[in-house]
Amino acid sequence: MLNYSVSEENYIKAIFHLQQQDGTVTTNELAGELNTRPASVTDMMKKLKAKKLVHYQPYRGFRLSAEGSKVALGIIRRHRLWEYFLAEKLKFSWDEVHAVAEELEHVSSKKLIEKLDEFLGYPKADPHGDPIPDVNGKIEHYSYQCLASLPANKLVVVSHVSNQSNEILDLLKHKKISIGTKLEIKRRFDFDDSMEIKIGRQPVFTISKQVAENIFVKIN
Amino acid sequence: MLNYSVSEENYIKAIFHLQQQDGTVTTNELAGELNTRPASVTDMMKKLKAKKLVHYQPYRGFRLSAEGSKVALGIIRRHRLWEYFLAEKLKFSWDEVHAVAEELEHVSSKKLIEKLDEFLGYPKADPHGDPIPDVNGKIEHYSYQCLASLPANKLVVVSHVSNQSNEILDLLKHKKISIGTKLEIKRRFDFDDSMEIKIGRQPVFTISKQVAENIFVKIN
DNA sequence: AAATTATTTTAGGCAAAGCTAAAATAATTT
DNA sequence: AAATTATTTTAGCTTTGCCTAAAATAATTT
Ligand SMILES: [Mn+2]
Ligand SMILES: [Mn+2]
Ligand SMILES: [Mn+2]
Ligand SMILES: [Mn+2]
Repeated sequence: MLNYSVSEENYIKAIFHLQQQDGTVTTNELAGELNTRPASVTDMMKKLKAKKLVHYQPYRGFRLSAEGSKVALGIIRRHRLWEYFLAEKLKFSWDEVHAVAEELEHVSSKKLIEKLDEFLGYPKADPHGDPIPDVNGKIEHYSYQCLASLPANKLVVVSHVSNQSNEILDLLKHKKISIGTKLEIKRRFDFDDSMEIKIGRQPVFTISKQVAENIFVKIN
Repeated sequence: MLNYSVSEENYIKAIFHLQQQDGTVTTNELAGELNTRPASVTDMMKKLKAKKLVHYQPYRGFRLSAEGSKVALGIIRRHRLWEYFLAEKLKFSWDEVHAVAEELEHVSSKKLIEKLDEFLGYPKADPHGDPIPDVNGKIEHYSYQCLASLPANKLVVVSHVSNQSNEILDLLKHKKISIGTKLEIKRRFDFDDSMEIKIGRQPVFTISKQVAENIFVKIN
């Protein structure tokens, strides 16, 4: 497998994430995502097309080729393994891991990543609950349910948080909710869709609709 | 403290190492060290001079400024901490750590390095026995003695190996010599300056002059 | 002290990755 | 169906870091 520049890798990864939603990605979308200019995106798409990493016809948008997806999954694997390392071993807080992993993901030693994976005990998910692709780029897609969509009297395990901002981290930290936390939905209020939640034997507390919409859970 | 490009950092670090011996570094020396062309070195020296990281007068060679040395020690700190991590935690062999650390050293998060240092237990030396600068760039200079220069009947501890090639690693691994190994010099032969060495209760074995010249030890 | 050789610098270019402004194309209104 | 607006691409320029070949300077021989 060839080696790609930091810039190429950042583009490839961004396309991968954007096309999860939309299927096909537009020039403006990608420029927005990467804080760059549409003209720069067009330049890079020509290059990635020449390298057969994207399918691209002028004005028609683009998506990763099979090869491009494989490359993307490699980058995502590195990113998430480093995030796990930073959180688990170096005790970085949840919102700090991403920026550093954004740099570490580009260190291109196959052996490094395999040894790191082994050292970490082959973790399945990063600190945000996102699954870590295996050596072959295979990724497990769990079907999580959004906490906001569940009725009262359910016992669930927090598995993923879709918003990764400082602000939600701050709130979740305060409420002592993190990946793996077991929650019990005690009540739902139709007025504002807020819910009352219990963790273990601790007193019940309330979370808003906005929070519940960002928490994804496995039902126990 | 400002941020420097990967290229700038590689130049700064190379100058630091070269000037340890010579005091002042020449264009050709640095080009040789970095596998680049003299013309490229001149270009970079102009830039580093403009940034006040080197003292440089055309045709007169160059050396790091105080600020340049501080930057260099920061890079060396990162490099050696990563080498320690790779060897100690990921079980990389001695000759593999350098290449990977050469990339990792450029990841520029202050917090990452301080947390890593803490996680590793504030190691004093990298796997090759080279001292790791502290947060302030302070580096301990031990006065090691070259094994080749010592008489018979000395008990010593291997502290540094000056040659970091695959070949010497292979030999030392086979002879079970590594940093921290306690050696006893049993005999020296004037004919070829080879020496007979004992490790613990294992049988005596011989090392050549060339090997002994690359091993540096503390006398016990 | 010249002449020769070695080293270093300058001049001029190239590729990667970004930018702005203008042109081309597509999508949406009227 | 035009006209207008939005999106995308092209053209042309910039910076960084590298290169080769030629010119300048320094060091060494003769
Ligand atoms: Mn990145
Ligand atoms: Mn993540
Ligand atoms: Mn390096
Ligand atoms: Mn080392």
